[in-house]
Parts: sequence; structure tokens; C-alpha cells
Amino acid sequence: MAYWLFKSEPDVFSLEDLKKSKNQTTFWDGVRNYQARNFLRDTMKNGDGVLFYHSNSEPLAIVGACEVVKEGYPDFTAWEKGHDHFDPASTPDKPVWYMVDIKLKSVFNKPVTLAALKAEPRLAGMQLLKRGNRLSVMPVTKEEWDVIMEMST
DNA sequence: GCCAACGTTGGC
DNA sequence: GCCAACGTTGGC
Repeated sequence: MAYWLFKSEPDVFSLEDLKKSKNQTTFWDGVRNYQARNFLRDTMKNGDGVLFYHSNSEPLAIVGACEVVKEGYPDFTAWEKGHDHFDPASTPDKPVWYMVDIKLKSVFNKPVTLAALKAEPRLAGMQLLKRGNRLSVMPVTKEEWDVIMEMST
């Protein structure tokens, strides 16, 4: 079992949106970065934990936890003409981009803000905090996961 | 295969 | 709204 962090701009898709989704489950479409794609396609397994992070908003924070409920499969929004995530390089025969399904597990009582993450010495190595980090899907260690869970209650 | 130009991300 | 950091593109 592995752990991950997904970024989302709440103006586009927030944890509240996930909460309101059918079965509180959604497909994580729109990842158009190869490194993140590889995580989605090759590494993520059912039951993996996912931290849900709100970027580009106030407050910047991890706001909840989810679980992978469907492993990597082609992101079909890539071949929907006119879709925001359309990419002519990807086709049903030769998909380039992949996604997983995640299901809401918990909405944090206390969102763990970016400032709080930075202030926690045990999280000094977190990839999210590294300078210039722009990955929207990234791994989290079990230790980091546990600390964040503790901070969220 | 190099690298400059460009577009995007995302915190501030 | 700014701008640093980074990935991608495309000319050579």
C-alpha cells in the first residue's frame, strides 16, 4: 500500500465537489505530465491513500483523504474534441494519458495548511514543499501520511 | 542532441 | 498580478 498527494484547484474541482459526486467517487482526468502519468498508470494500486490538496486558493491546504478505487486506465477526455483536456496525440488505440478513480474517505476536521506543513520538522523532506515543485500527482511516504493524519484531527 | 523560446503552474 | 521554476517544443 502506497500513499499519494493530488493537487486540485478548488475552483475547478474541490473536495466539496467530490463529496457531492456519485458514490463520492470521481475519475482523476486531465493529468498531462509524463511523470505524473506514470504514477497513475503504473504505480498506483487499489486501496492506496490519497491526500487531497487545494492549490491556487485560500487556504492552501490538504483538506481530506481519499482512496484509489480503480487502477490506471486511459483518460478518455484526451480524445474528446473540444474538451479542455483534448490532446490529439492520444487515441483510444494508443492512449497517452491515464487516470485512476478515487473515492472520498474523510474530510479533515482541521485542514492541514501549507504553512502548517512547512512548520512541521518531520515533513521537511516532503516533495510538495520542494522548491519549484509542479507535479500535480506525487508520492507521499507512510511517515508523512501519518504525521498529516495526526495534524488533521 | 542542444538549447532558446514559450506556456503553465502555483505560491506570494 | 507578478514572477520563479519547470516541462515542452521546435529550429538548427
